[in-house]
Amino acid sequence: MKIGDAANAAGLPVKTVRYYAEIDLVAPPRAGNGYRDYDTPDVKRLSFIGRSRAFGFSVAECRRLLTLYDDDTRASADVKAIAEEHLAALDRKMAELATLRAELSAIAAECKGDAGARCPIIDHLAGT
Amino acid sequence: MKIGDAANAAGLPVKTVRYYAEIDLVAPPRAGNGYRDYDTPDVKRLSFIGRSRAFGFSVAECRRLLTLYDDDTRASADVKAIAEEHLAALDRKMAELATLRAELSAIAAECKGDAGARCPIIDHLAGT
DNA sequence: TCTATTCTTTCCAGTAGCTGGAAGGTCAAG
DNA sequence: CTTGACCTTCCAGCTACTGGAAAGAATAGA
Repeated sequence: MKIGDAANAAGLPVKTVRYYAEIDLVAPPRAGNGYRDYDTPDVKRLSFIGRSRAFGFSVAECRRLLTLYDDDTRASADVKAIAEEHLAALDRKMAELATLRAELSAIAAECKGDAGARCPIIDHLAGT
Repeated sequence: MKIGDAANAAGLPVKTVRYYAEIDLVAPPRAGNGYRDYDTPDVKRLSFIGRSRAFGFSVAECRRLLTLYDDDTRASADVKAIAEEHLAALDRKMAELATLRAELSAIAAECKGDAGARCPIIDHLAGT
Protein backbone atom coordinates (compact mmCIF):
# COMPACT_ATOMS: atom_id res chain seq x y z
CA MET A 1 0.00 0.00 0.00
CA LYS A 2 1.43 3.38 -1.02
CA ILE A 3 1.79 6.28 1.37
CA GLY A 4 -1.12 8.24 -0.07
CA ASP A 5 -3.56 5.41 0.53
CA ALA A 6 -2.16 4.73 3.97
CA ALA A 7 -2.38 8.40 4.92
CA ASN A 8 -5.89 8.56 3.58
CA ALA A 9 -6.97 5.48 5.48
CA ALA A 10 -5.41 6.79 8.68
CA GLY A 11 -6.80 10.27 8.23
CA LEU A 12 -3.41 11.96 8.28
CA PRO A 13 -1.58 14.20 5.80
CA VAL A 14 0.96 12.42 3.63
CA LYS A 15 3.64 14.79 4.88
CA THR A 16 2.92 13.78 8.43
CA VAL A 17 3.06 10.08 7.63
CA ARG A 18 6.36 10.61 5.89
CA TYR A 19 7.58 12.48 8.93
CA TYR A 20 6.57 9.59 11.18
CA ALA A 21 8.55 7.26 8.94
CA GLU A 22 11.55 9.55 9.16
CA ILE A 23 11.53 9.57 12.97
CA ASP A 24 11.04 5.81 13.02
CA LEU A 25 7.62 5.91 14.54
CA VAL A 26 5.98 3.91 11.76
CA ALA A 27 8.69 2.99 9.29
CA PRO A 28 7.49 0.61 6.59
CA PRO A 29 9.79 -1.29 4.22
CA ARG A 30 10.40 -0.05 0.69
CA ALA A 31 8.92 -1.59 -2.42
CA GLY A 32 11.08 -2.32 -5.44
CA ASN A 33 10.56 1.16 -6.83
CA GLY A 34 11.69 2.82 -3.59
CA TYR A 35 8.15 3.67 -2.50
CA ARG A 36 7.25 3.11 1.16
CA ASP A 37 5.08 0.03 1.41
CA TYR A 38 2.46 0.19 4.17
CA ASP A 39 0.40 -2.76 5.31
CA THR A 40 -2.81 -2.88 7.33
CA PRO A 41 -1.16 -3.03 10.77
CA ASP A 42 0.88 0.03 9.79
CA VAL A 43 -2.29 1.90 8.94
CA LYS A 44 -3.72 0.91 12.29
CA ARG A 45 -0.61 2.21 13.99
CA LEU A 46 -0.93 5.47 12.11
CA SER A 47 -4.56 5.80 13.17
CA PHE A 48 -3.52 4.99 16.71
CA ILE A 49 -0.99 7.78 16.62
CA GLY A 50 -3.46 10.17 15.09
CA ARG A 51 -5.91 9.56 17.91
CA SER A 52 -3.21 9.74 20.55
CA ARG A 53 -1.98 13.05 19.16
CA ALA A 54 -5.56 14.33 19.14
CA PHE A 55 -5.65 13.59 22.84
CA GLY A 56 -2.64 15.81 23.22
CA PHE A 57 -0.03 13.14 23.78
CA SER A 58 3.42 14.19 22.62
CA VAL A 59 5.14 12.19 19.93
CA ALA A 60 7.45 10.76 22.60
CA GLU A 61 4.40 9.59 24.56
CA CYS A 62 2.89 8.24 21.37
CA ARG A 63 6.02 6.22 20.85
CA ARG A 64 5.68 4.65 24.28
CA LEU A 65 1.96 4.09 23.80
CA LEU A 66 2.61 2.50 20.44
CA THR A 67 5.13 0.14 21.97
CA LEU A 68 2.53 -0.88 24.52
CA TYR A 69 -0.08 -1.16 21.78
CA ASP A 70 2.17 -3.57 19.92
CA ASP A 71 2.99 -5.54 23.05
CA ASP A 72 0.58 -8.37 23.89
CA THR A 73 2.28 -8.86 27.23
CA ARG A 74 1.87 -5.25 28.36
CA ALA A 75 0.54 -4.37 31.78
CA SER A 76 -2.44 -2.05 31.53
CA ALA A 77 -0.94 -0.26 34.54
CA ASP A 78 1.82 1.06 32.30
CA VAL A 79 -0.69 2.53 29.90
CA LYS A 80 -2.72 4.01 32.68
CA ALA A 81 0.37 5.60 34.19
CA ILE A 82 1.05 7.45 30.96
CA ALA A 83 -2.55 8.53 30.71
CA GLU A 84 -2.64 9.81 34.26
CA GLU A 85 0.62 11.62 33.86
CA HIS A 86 -0.90 13.30 30.84
CA LEU A 87 -4.07 14.11 32.75
CA ALA A 88 -1.95 15.76 35.41
CA ALA A 89 -0.15 17.78 32.75
CA LEU A 90 -3.50 18.86 31.32
CA ASP A 91 -4.61 19.92 34.76
CA ARG A 92 -1.48 21.96 35.30
CA LYS A 93 -1.89 23.62 31.93
CA MET A 94 -5.54 24.40 32.53
CA ALA A 95 -4.82 25.84 35.95
CA GLU A 96 -2.12 28.01 34.48
CA LEU A 97 -4.39 29.27 31.73
CA ALA A 98 -7.21 29.88 34.18
CA THR A 99 -4.94 32.02 36.33
CA LEU A 100 -3.75 34.03 33.35
CA ARG A 101 -7.27 34.41 32.11
CA ALA A 102 -8.57 35.63 35.44
CA GLU A 103 -5.80 38.16 35.90
CA LEU A 104 -5.95 39.49 32.38
CA SER A 105 -9.71 39.65 32.51
CA ALA A 106 -9.61 41.67 35.70
CA ILE A 107 -7.14 44.10 34.22
CA ALA A 108 -9.00 44.41 30.93
CA ALA A 109 -12.19 45.19 32.79
CA GLU A 110 -10.61 48.34 34.15
CA CYS A 111 -9.87 49.66 30.68
CA LYS A 112 -12.47 51.89 29.15
CA GLY A 113 -11.49 50.91 25.66
CA ASP A 114 -12.16 54.30 24.14
CA ALA A 115 -10.18 56.81 22.10
CA GLY A 116 -8.24 58.01 25.14
CA ALA A 117 -4.61 57.11 25.75
CA ARG A 118 -4.95 56.24 29.40
CA CYS A 119 -4.92 52.46 29.65
CA PRO A 120 -4.78 50.33 32.79
CA ILE A 121 -3.75 47.34 30.71
CA ILE A 122 -0.65 49.11 29.48
CA ASP A 123 -0.03 50.41 32.97
CA HIS A 124 -0.21 46.96 34.41
CA LEU A 125 2.06 45.44 31.80
CA ALA A 126 4.48 48.29 32.44
CA GLY A 127 4.48 47.30 36.09
CA THR A 128 3.23 50.63 37.35
CA MET B 1 24.18 50.02 30.33
CA LYS B 2 25.48 46.65 29.24
CA ILE B 3 23.24 43.75 28.31
CA GLY B 4 23.89 41.82 31.49
CA ASP B 5 22.73 44.66 33.69
CA ALA B 6 19.75 45.37 31.48
CA ALA B 7 18.73 41.72 31.48
CA ASN B 8 19.15 41.58 35.22
CA ALA B 9 17.08 44.70 35.75
CA ALA B 10 14.35 43.42 33.47
CA GLY B 11 14.38 39.94 34.97
CA LEU B 12 15.17 38.22 31.69
CA PRO B 13 17.99 35.92 30.56
CA VAL B 14 20.75 37.64 28.60
CA LYS B 15 20.14 35.26 25.73
CA THR B 16 16.54 36.32 25.54
CA VAL B 17 17.41 40.00 25.57
CA ARG B 18 19.91 39.43 22.80
CA TYR B 19 17.22 37.57 20.90
CA TYR B 20 14.82 40.50 21.29
CA ALA B 21 17.52 42.76 19.89
CA GLU B 22 18.01 40.43 16.97
CA ILE B 23 14.33 40.45 16.04
CA ASP B 24 14.20 44.24 16.45
CA LEU B 25 11.88 44.19 19.40
CA VAL B 26 14.20 46.17 21.65
CA ALA B 27 17.28 47.03 19.63
CA PRO B 28 19.63 49.40 21.44
CA PRO B 29 22.52 51.27 19.78
CA ARG B 30 26.07 49.99 20.08
CA ALA B 31 28.74 51.50 22.28
CA GLY B 32 32.22 52.17 20.91
CA ASN B 33 33.39 48.68 21.82
CA GLY B 34 30.54 47.04 19.93
CA TYR B 35 28.56 46.23 23.07
CA ARG B 36 24.83 46.85 23.03
CA ASP B 37 24.06 49.96 25.06
CA TYR B 38 20.74 49.87 26.90
CA ASP B 39 19.16 52.88 28.58
CA THR B 40 16.41 53.04 31.18
CA PRO B 41 13.48 53.18 28.72
CA ASP B 42 14.91 50.10 27.03
CA VAL B 43 14.93 48.26 30.34
CA LYS B 44 11.33 49.30 30.88
CA ARG B 45 10.44 47.98 27.46
CA LEU B 46 12.13 44.70 28.28
CA SER B 47 10.21 44.44 31.53
CA PHE B 48 7.05 45.27 29.65
CA ILE B 49 7.72 42.45 27.25
CA GLY B 50 8.55 40.08 30.07
CA ARG B 51 5.22 40.74 31.73
CA SER B 52 3.33 40.56 28.47
CA ARG B 53 4.94 37.23 27.67
CA ALA B 54 4.05 36.00 31.14
CA PHE B 55 0.44 36.77 30.31
CA GLY B 56 0.77 34.50 27.34
CA PHE B 57 0.93 37.13 24.63
CA SER B 58 2.91 36.01 21.60
CA VAL B 59 5.97 37.94 20.56
CA ALA B 60 3.96 39.38 17.67
CA GLU B 61 1.33 40.60 20.10
CA CYS B 62 4.06 41.97 22.34
CA ARG B 63 5.36 43.93 19.40
CA ARG B 64 1.97 45.51 18.86
CA LEU B 65 1.52 46.16 22.56
CA LEU B 66 4.97 47.70 22.76
CA THR B 67 4.15 50.03 19.89
CA LEU B 68 1.05 51.13 21.76
CA TYR B 69 3.04 51.43 24.97
CA ASP B 70 5.44 53.78 23.22
CA ASP B 71 2.64 55.75 21.60
CA ASP B 72 1.26 58.63 23.66
CA THR B 73 -1.55 59.12 21.17
CA ARG B 74 -2.78 55.53 21.35
CA ALA B 75 -6.44 54.70 21.81
CA SER B 76 -6.97 52.41 24.78
CA ALA B 77 -9.53 50.64 22.61
CA ASP B 78 -6.69 49.26 20.51
CA VAL B 79 -5.01 47.81 23.58
CA LYS B 80 -8.23 46.39 24.86
CA ALA B 81 -8.95 44.77 21.51
CA ILE B 82 -5.67 42.88 21.68
CA ALA B 83 -6.34 41.84 25.26
CA GLU B 84 -9.81 40.59 24.46
CA GLU B 85 -8.63 38.75 21.42
CA HIS B 86 -6.12 37.05 23.68
CA LEU B 87 -8.78 36.30 26.28
CA ALA B 88 -10.86 34.67 23.60
CA ALA B 89 -7.86 32.57 22.54
CA LEU B 90 -7.32 31.54 26.15
CA ASP B 91 -10.97 30.54 26.39
CA ARG B 92 -10.74 28.47 23.25
CA LYS B 93 -7.61 26.77 24.51
CA MET B 94 -9.12 26.04 27.90
CA ALA B 95 -12.27 24.65 26.38
CA GLU B 96 -10.22 22.41 24.15
CA LEU B 97 -8.15 21.14 27.05
CA ALA B 98 -11.23 20.62 29.19
CA THR B 99 -12.78 18.47 26.48
CA LEU B 100 -9.64 16.42 26.10
CA ARG B 101 -9.30 16.06 29.82
CA ALA B 102 -12.87 14.90 30.27
CA GLU B 103 -12.67 12.35 27.50
CA LEU B 104 -9.32 10.99 28.52
CA SER B 105 -10.38 10.86 32.14
CA ALA B 106 -13.50 8.88 31.28
CA ILE B 107 -11.49 6.39 29.28
CA ALA B 108 -8.77 6.07 31.90
CA ALA B 109 -11.38 5.36 34.53
CA GLU B 110 -12.34 2.21 32.66
CA CYS B 111 -8.83 0.84 32.82
CA LYS B 112 -8.04 -1.38 35.74
CA GLY B 113 -4.39 -0.46 35.66
CA ASP B 114 -3.15 -3.85 36.73
CA ALA B 115 -0.72 -6.44 35.35
CA GLY B 116 -3.21 -7.62 32.72
CA ALA B 117 -2.87 -6.75 29.05
CA ARG B 118 -6.49 -5.82 28.45
CA CYS B 119 -6.63 -2.05 28.33
CA PRO B 120 -9.61 0.12 27.40
CA ILE B 121 -7.28 3.07 26.91
CA ILE B 122 -5.34 1.26 24.22
CA ASP B 123 -8.60 -0.02 22.76
CA HIS B 124 -9.98 3.46 22.54
CA LEU B 125 -6.84 4.90 20.98
CA ALA B 126 -6.91 2.03 18.51
CA GLY B 127 -10.43 3.08 17.58
CA THR B 128 -12.05 -0.18 18.57
C1' DT C 1 51.61 45.81 35.04
C1' DC C 2 50.30 41.23 34.37
C1' DT C 3 46.88 37.98 34.69
C1' DA C 4 42.68 35.58 35.74
C1' DT C 5 38.02 35.96 35.46
C1' DT C 6 34.01 37.72 33.86
C1' DC C 7 31.92 39.97 30.73
C1' DT C 8 30.63 40.71 25.69
C1' DT C 9 30.34 39.52 20.65
C1' DT C 10 28.92 36.35 16.58
C1' DC C 11 27.55 32.12 14.64
C1' DC C 12 25.72 27.45 14.56
C1' DA C 13 22.67 24.04 16.08
C1' DG C 14 18.84 22.13 18.38
C1' DT C 15 14.23 21.99 20.63
C1' DA C 16 8.45 20.01 18.79
C1' DG C 17 5.89 18.74 15.12
C1' DC C 18 5.08 19.38 11.34
C1' DT C 19 4.33 22.08 6.63
C1' DG C 20 5.41 24.03 2.08
C1' DG C 21 7.95 23.90 -1.97
C1' DA C 22 11.30 22.56 -5.54
C1' DA C 23 13.42 19.12 -8.48
C1' DG C 24 13.08 14.79 -10.27
C1' DG C 25 11.58 9.61 -10.70
C1' DT C 26 7.30 6.23 -11.50
C1' DC C 27 3.11 4.60 -12.96
C1' DA C 28 -1.70 4.08 -14.90
C1' DA C 29 -5.01 5.88 -18.22
C1' DG C 30 -6.30 7.46 -22.65
C1' DC D 1 3.24 8.78 -26.17
C1' DT D 2 1.85 12.07 -23.32
C1' DT D 3 -0.50 13.80 -19.40
C1' DG D 4 -1.38 13.86 -14.77
C1' DA D 5 -1.23 12.04 -10.36
C1' DC D 6 1.57 9.91 -7.68
C1' DC D 7 6.12 9.06 -5.26
C1' DT D 8 11.07 10.37 -3.74
C1' DT D 9 14.64 13.51 -1.35
C1' DC D 10 16.27 17.74 0.42
C1' DC D 11 15.90 22.37 2.11
C1' DA D 12 13.64 25.97 4.53
C1' DG D 13 10.58 27.92 7.83
C1' DC D 14 7.34 28.25 11.69
C1' DT D 15 7.66 29.85 17.71
C1' DA D 16 10.58 31.49 21.14
C1' DC D 17 14.09 30.71 22.72
C1' DT D 18 18.48 27.99 24.65
C1' DG D 19 23.11 25.97 24.71
C1' DG D 20 27.67 26.09 23.30
C1' DA D 21 32.00 27.35 20.92
C1' DA D 22 35.45 30.71 19.66
C1' DA D 23 37.25 35.13 20.25
C1' DG D 24 37.58 40.07 21.79
C1' DA D 25 36.89 43.55 25.96
C1' DA D 26 36.81 44.98 30.54
C1' DT D 27 37.77 44.61 35.34
C1' DA D 28 39.64 43.05 39.83
C1' DG D 29 43.43 41.43 42.36
C1' DA D 30 48.51 40.44 43.17
